[in-house]
Amino acid sequence: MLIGELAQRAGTSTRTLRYYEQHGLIRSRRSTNGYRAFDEAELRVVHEIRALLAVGFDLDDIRPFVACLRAGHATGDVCPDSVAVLRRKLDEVDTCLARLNTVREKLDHQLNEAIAHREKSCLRRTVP
Amino acid sequence: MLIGELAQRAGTSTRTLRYYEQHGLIRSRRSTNGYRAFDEAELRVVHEIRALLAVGFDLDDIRPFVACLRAGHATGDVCPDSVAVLRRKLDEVDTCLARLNTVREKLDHQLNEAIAHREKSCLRRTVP
DNA sequence: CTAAACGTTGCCGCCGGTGTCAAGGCAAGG
DNA sequence: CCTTGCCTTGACACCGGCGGCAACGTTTAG
Repeated sequence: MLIGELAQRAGTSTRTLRYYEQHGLIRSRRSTNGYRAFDEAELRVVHEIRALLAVGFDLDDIRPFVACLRAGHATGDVCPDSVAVLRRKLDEVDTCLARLNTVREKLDHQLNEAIAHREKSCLRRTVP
Repeated sequence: MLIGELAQRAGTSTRTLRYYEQHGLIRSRRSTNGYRAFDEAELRVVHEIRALLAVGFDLDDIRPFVACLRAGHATGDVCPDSVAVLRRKLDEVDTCLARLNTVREKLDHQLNEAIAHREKSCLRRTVP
Protein backbone atom coordinates (compact mmCIF):
# COMPACT_ATOMS: atom_id res chain seq x y z
CA MET A 1 0.00 0.00 0.00
CA LEU A 2 1.39 3.37 -1.02
CA ILE A 3 1.34 6.39 1.22
CA GLY A 4 -1.50 8.09 -0.62
CA GLU A 5 -3.79 5.13 -0.19
CA LEU A 6 -2.94 4.79 3.47
CA ALA A 7 -3.56 8.48 3.98
CA GLN A 8 -6.93 8.28 2.32
CA ARG A 9 -7.97 5.14 4.13
CA ALA A 10 -6.86 6.56 7.46
CA GLY A 11 -8.48 9.88 6.79
CA THR A 12 -5.34 11.94 7.08
CA SER A 13 -2.62 13.43 4.90
CA THR A 14 0.57 12.04 3.43
CA ARG A 15 2.44 14.81 5.19
CA THR A 16 1.14 13.56 8.49
CA LEU A 17 2.05 9.96 7.76
CA ARG A 18 5.59 10.90 6.79
CA TYR A 19 5.79 12.84 10.04
CA TYR A 20 4.65 9.82 12.04
CA GLU A 21 7.19 7.64 10.28
CA GLN A 22 9.93 10.18 10.86
CA HIS A 23 9.10 9.98 14.55
CA GLY A 24 9.10 6.22 14.61
CA LEU A 25 5.38 5.64 15.04
CA ILE A 26 4.68 3.87 11.79
CA ARG A 27 6.89 1.74 9.56
CA SER A 28 7.31 1.03 5.88
CA ARG A 29 9.43 -0.95 3.50
CA ARG A 30 10.77 0.79 0.44
CA SER A 31 10.03 -0.38 -3.07
CA THR A 32 12.78 -0.21 -5.67
CA ASN A 33 11.24 3.14 -6.62
CA GLY A 34 12.02 4.51 -3.26
CA TYR A 35 8.30 4.62 -2.63
CA ARG A 36 7.11 3.69 0.84
CA ALA A 37 5.18 0.42 1.02
CA PHE A 38 2.92 0.02 4.02
CA ASP A 39 1.49 -3.16 5.50
CA GLU A 40 -2.23 -3.43 6.09
CA ALA A 41 -1.44 -3.54 9.80
CA GLU A 42 -0.21 0.03 9.68
CA LEU A 43 -3.74 1.21 9.03
CA ARG A 44 -4.77 0.05 12.46
CA VAL A 45 -1.72 1.72 13.93
CA VAL A 46 -2.60 5.01 12.30
CA HIS A 47 -6.13 4.75 13.60
CA GLU A 48 -4.80 4.19 17.10
CA ILE A 49 -2.54 7.20 16.77
CA ARG A 50 -5.35 9.41 15.53
CA ALA A 51 -7.74 8.29 18.22
CA LEU A 52 -5.24 8.98 20.96
CA LEU A 53 -4.21 12.31 19.48
CA ALA A 54 -7.85 13.30 19.41
CA VAL A 55 -8.09 12.58 23.11
CA GLY A 56 -5.17 14.87 23.84
CA PHE A 57 -2.17 12.55 23.88
CA ASP A 58 1.03 13.66 22.22
CA LEU A 59 3.14 11.46 19.99
CA ASP A 60 5.46 10.43 22.79
CA ASP A 61 2.53 9.29 24.89
CA ILE A 62 1.27 7.24 22.00
CA ARG A 63 4.46 5.32 21.37
CA PRO A 64 3.77 2.59 23.97
CA PHE A 65 0.35 1.93 22.50
CA VAL A 66 1.83 1.41 19.06
CA ALA A 67 4.47 -0.88 20.51
CA CYS A 68 1.73 -2.83 22.23
CA LEU A 69 -0.14 -3.29 18.97
CA ARG A 70 3.05 -4.38 17.24
CA ALA A 71 3.62 -6.90 20.00
CA GLY A 72 0.52 -8.61 18.72
CA HIS A 73 -2.08 -7.48 21.20
CA ALA A 74 -5.60 -6.87 19.98
CA THR A 75 -5.66 -3.39 21.45
CA GLY A 76 -2.84 -0.98 22.22
CA ASP A 77 -3.78 -0.33 25.81
CA VAL A 78 -3.20 -3.64 27.53
CA CYS A 79 0.55 -3.41 27.98
CA PRO A 80 2.10 -2.09 31.20
CA ASP A 81 3.64 0.97 29.56
CA SER A 82 0.34 1.90 27.99
CA VAL A 83 -1.44 1.48 31.28
CA ALA A 84 1.13 3.71 32.92
CA VAL A 85 0.50 6.38 30.33
CA LEU A 86 -3.23 5.99 30.79
CA ARG A 87 -2.84 6.47 34.53
CA ARG A 88 -0.67 9.51 34.08
CA LYS A 89 -3.02 11.02 31.56
CA LEU A 90 -5.99 10.40 33.78
CA ASP A 91 -4.18 12.24 36.55
CA GLU A 92 -3.40 15.08 34.20
CA VAL A 93 -6.99 15.29 33.12
CA ASP A 94 -8.16 15.30 36.71
CA THR A 95 -5.73 18.07 37.55
CA CYS A 96 -6.88 19.99 34.54
CA LEU A 97 -10.50 19.48 35.47
CA ALA A 98 -9.85 20.76 38.97
CA ARG A 99 -8.11 23.87 37.66
CA LEU A 100 -10.80 24.45 35.11
CA ASN A 101 -13.50 24.15 37.72
CA THR A 102 -11.72 26.71 39.84
CA VAL A 103 -11.49 29.00 36.86
CA ARG A 104 -15.12 28.41 36.08
CA GLU A 105 -16.14 29.44 39.57
CA LYS A 106 -14.02 32.55 39.39
CA LEU A 107 -15.43 33.52 36.03
CA ASP A 108 -18.95 32.88 37.15
CA HIS A 109 -18.43 34.95 40.27
CA GLN A 110 -16.75 37.76 38.39
CA LEU A 111 -19.47 37.76 35.78
CA ASN A 112 -22.20 37.97 38.35
CA GLU A 113 -20.42 40.76 40.19
CA ALA A 114 -19.93 42.72 37.02
CA ILE A 115 -23.55 42.34 36.01
CA ALA A 116 -24.73 43.30 39.48
CA HIS A 117 -22.52 46.36 39.37
CA ARG A 118 -23.85 47.34 35.96
CA GLU A 119 -27.42 47.03 37.14
CA LYS A 120 -26.69 49.19 40.14
CA SER A 121 -25.25 51.98 38.04
CA CYS A 122 -28.18 51.55 35.70
CA LEU A 123 -30.49 52.24 38.62
CA ARG A 124 -28.47 55.25 39.61
CA ARG A 125 -28.61 56.55 36.11
CA THR A 126 -32.28 55.95 35.50
CA VAL A 127 -33.47 57.15 38.92
CA PRO A 128 -31.34 60.08 39.97
CA MET B 1 8.57 54.97 36.63
CA LEU B 2 11.07 53.20 34.40
CA ILE B 3 10.39 49.84 32.87
CA GLY B 4 12.65 47.97 35.27
CA GLU B 5 10.82 49.26 38.29
CA LEU B 6 7.44 48.49 36.81
CA ALA B 7 8.60 45.01 35.94
CA GLN B 8 9.83 44.40 39.47
CA ARG B 9 6.74 45.84 41.10
CA ALA B 10 4.46 43.85 38.82
CA GLY B 11 6.49 40.68 39.25
CA THR B 12 7.31 40.24 35.61
CA SER B 13 10.07 41.03 33.12
CA THR B 14 10.93 44.06 31.07
CA ARG B 15 10.72 41.86 28.01
CA THR B 16 7.13 41.09 28.86
CA LEU B 17 6.21 44.72 29.44
CA ARG B 18 7.67 45.77 26.11
CA TYR B 19 5.65 43.00 24.55
CA TYR B 20 2.45 44.26 26.16
CA GLU B 21 3.19 47.78 25.03
CA GLN B 22 3.93 46.62 21.51
CA HIS B 23 0.51 45.02 21.48
CA GLY B 24 -1.23 48.10 22.81
CA LEU B 25 -2.06 46.82 26.28
CA ILE B 26 0.03 49.25 28.30
CA ARG B 27 1.20 52.77 27.58
CA SER B 28 4.18 54.95 28.30
CA ARG B 29 5.53 58.38 27.61
CA ARG B 30 9.10 58.68 26.48
CA SER B 31 11.69 60.68 28.37
CA THR B 32 14.23 62.70 26.41
CA ASN B 33 16.50 59.66 26.81
CA GLY B 34 14.14 57.58 24.83
CA TYR B 35 13.43 55.67 28.03
CA ARG B 36 9.85 54.61 28.66
CA ALA B 37 8.13 56.42 31.54
CA PHE B 38 5.15 54.67 33.05
CA ASP B 39 2.33 56.11 35.15
CA GLU B 40 1.50 54.55 38.47
CA ALA B 41 -1.83 53.54 36.94
CA GLU B 42 -0.07 51.15 34.57
CA LEU B 43 0.86 48.97 37.52
CA ARG B 44 -2.77 48.18 38.09
CA VAL B 45 -3.19 47.51 34.39
CA VAL B 46 -0.31 45.07 34.39
CA HIS B 47 -1.76 43.30 37.39
CA GLU B 48 -5.09 42.98 35.57
CA ILE B 49 -3.33 41.57 32.53
CA ARG B 50 -1.39 39.05 34.57
CA ALA B 51 -4.42 37.95 36.53
CA LEU B 52 -6.44 37.34 33.39
CA LEU B 53 -3.58 35.61 31.61
CA ALA B 54 -3.26 33.31 34.60
CA VAL B 55 -6.90 32.37 34.20
CA GLY B 56 -6.38 31.45 30.58
CA PHE B 57 -7.30 34.59 28.68
CA ASP B 58 -5.18 35.66 25.76
CA LEU B 59 -4.04 39.20 25.12
CA ASP B 60 -6.89 39.97 22.77
CA ASP B 61 -9.41 38.86 25.35
CA ILE B 62 -7.79 41.13 27.88
CA ARG B 63 -7.92 44.31 25.83
CA PRO B 64 -11.48 45.26 26.83
CA PHE B 65 -10.62 44.92 30.50
CA VAL B 66 -7.70 47.29 30.12
CA ALA B 67 -9.89 49.74 28.24
CA CYS B 68 -12.42 49.52 31.04
CA LEU B 69 -9.80 50.35 33.63
CA ARG B 70 -8.57 53.25 31.54
CA ALA B 71 -12.13 54.52 31.30
CA GLY B 72 -11.92 55.13 35.01
CA HIS B 73 -13.74 52.12 36.38
CA ALA B 74 -12.55 50.60 39.60
CA THR B 75 -12.33 47.15 38.08
CA GLY B 76 -11.83 46.07 34.51
CA ASP B 77 -14.78 43.76 34.31
CA VAL B 78 -17.77 46.07 34.62
CA CYS B 79 -17.89 47.30 31.03
CA PRO B 80 -20.12 45.65 28.44
CA ASP B 81 -17.24 44.41 26.30
CA SER B 82 -15.56 42.84 29.29
CA VAL B 83 -18.79 41.18 30.32
CA ALA B 84 -19.17 39.82 26.81
CA VAL B 85 -15.68 38.33 26.99
CA LEU B 86 -16.45 36.89 30.42
CA ARG B 87 -19.56 35.25 29.06
CA ARG B 88 -17.73 33.86 26.07
CA LYS B 89 -14.91 32.56 28.20
CA LEU B 90 -17.32 30.97 30.60
CA ASP B 91 -18.89 29.20 27.67
CA GLU B 92 -15.51 28.09 26.43
CA VAL B 93 -14.61 26.77 29.84
CA ASP B 94 -17.90 24.91 30.06
CA THR B 95 -17.32 23.37 26.66
CA CYS B 96 -13.82 22.43 27.66
CA LEU B 97 -15.07 20.93 30.89
CA ALA B 98 -17.60 18.86 29.03
CA ARG B 99 -15.00 17.57 26.59
CA LEU B 100 -12.57 16.88 29.37
CA ASN B 101 -15.18 14.96 31.32
CA THR B 102 -15.88 12.86 28.28
CA VAL B 103 -12.19 12.21 27.88
CA ARG B 104 -11.92 11.39 31.55
CA GLU B 105 -14.65 8.82 31.28
CA LYS B 106 -13.07 7.26 28.23
CA LEU B 107 -9.68 7.10 29.91
CA ASP B 108 -11.14 5.68 33.06
CA HIS B 109 -13.04 3.06 31.12
CA GLN B 110 -10.06 2.18 28.97
CA LEU B 111 -7.82 1.96 32.01
CA ASN B 112 -10.18 -0.37 33.81
CA GLU B 113 -10.57 -2.55 30.73
CA ALA B 114 -6.84 -2.75 30.27
CA ILE B 115 -6.27 -3.64 33.89
CA ALA B 116 -9.02 -6.23 33.82
CA HIS B 117 -7.47 -7.74 30.72
CA ARG B 118 -4.04 -7.82 32.31
CA GLU B 119 -5.38 -9.54 35.39
CA LYS B 120 -7.06 -12.14 33.29
CA SER B 121 -3.85 -12.92 31.45
CA CYS B 122 -2.07 -12.79 34.77
CA LEU B 123 -4.37 -15.53 36.01
CA ARG B 124 -3.79 -17.50 32.88
CA ARG B 125 -0.07 -17.14 33.34
CA THR B 126 0.06 -17.94 37.00
CA VAL B 127 -2.42 -20.82 36.89
CA PRO B 128 -1.89 -22.71 33.70
C1' DC C 1 38.17 57.36 32.28
C1' DT C 2 35.75 53.54 33.06
C1' DA C 3 32.83 50.16 34.67
C1' DA C 4 28.28 48.93 36.12
C1' DA C 5 23.66 49.02 35.67
C1' DC C 6 20.20 50.75 33.51
C1' DG C 7 17.68 51.63 28.92
C1' DT C 8 16.72 50.92 23.54
C1' DT C 9 15.40 48.05 19.08
C1' DG C 10 15.44 43.83 16.58
C1' DC C 11 15.60 39.19 15.71
C1' DC C 12 15.84 34.04 16.59
C1' DG C 13 14.07 30.06 19.36
C1' DC C 14 10.47 27.27 21.44
C1' DC C 15 6.53 23.87 21.32
C1' DG C 16 3.84 20.15 18.10
C1' DG C 17 1.33 18.73 14.63
C1' DT C 18 0.42 20.03 10.01
C1' DG C 19 -0.14 22.84 5.74
C1' DT C 20 2.24 24.02 1.91
C1' DC C 21 5.52 24.90 -1.50
C1' DA C 22 9.86 23.73 -4.15
C1' DA C 23 12.30 20.78 -7.13
C1' DG C 24 12.69 16.64 -8.66
C1' DG C 25 12.04 11.15 -9.83
C1' DC C 26 8.84 7.57 -11.63
C1' DA C 27 4.72 5.25 -13.99
C1' DA C 28 1.37 4.99 -17.38
C1' DG C 29 -1.73 6.48 -21.04
C1' DG C 30 -2.65 9.44 -25.27
C1' DC D 1 7.09 13.10 -26.43
C1' DC D 2 3.95 15.11 -23.24
C1' DT D 3 0.82 15.25 -19.64
C1' DT D 4 -1.10 13.69 -15.42
C1' DG D 5 -0.69 11.96 -11.12
C1' DC D 6 1.60 9.52 -8.11
C1' DC D 7 5.91 9.58 -5.13
C1' DT D 8 10.52 11.64 -2.83
C1' DT D 9 13.18 14.96 0.50
C1' DG D 10 13.73 19.46 2.55
C1' DA D 11 12.46 23.45 4.42
C1' DC D 12 9.50 27.47 5.83
C1' DA D 13 5.05 29.04 8.21
C1' DC D 14 1.92 28.92 11.94
C1' DC D 15 0.25 30.03 16.84
C1' DG D 16 1.35 33.04 21.57
C1' DG D 17 3.71 34.60 25.08
C1' DC D 18 7.49 35.24 26.16
C1' DG D 19 13.23 34.16 26.97
C1' DG D 20 17.50 35.49 25.51
C1' DC D 21 21.07 37.54 22.88
C1' DA D 22 23.28 41.19 20.04
C1' DA D 23 24.71 45.75 19.53
C1' DC D 24 24.33 49.93 21.07
C1' DG D 25 23.01 54.55 23.98
C1' DT D 26 22.61 56.78 28.87
C1' DT D 27 23.36 57.72 33.59
C1' DT D 28 25.70 57.35 37.76
C1' DA D 29 29.22 56.26 40.90
C1' DG D 30 34.07 55.41 41.87
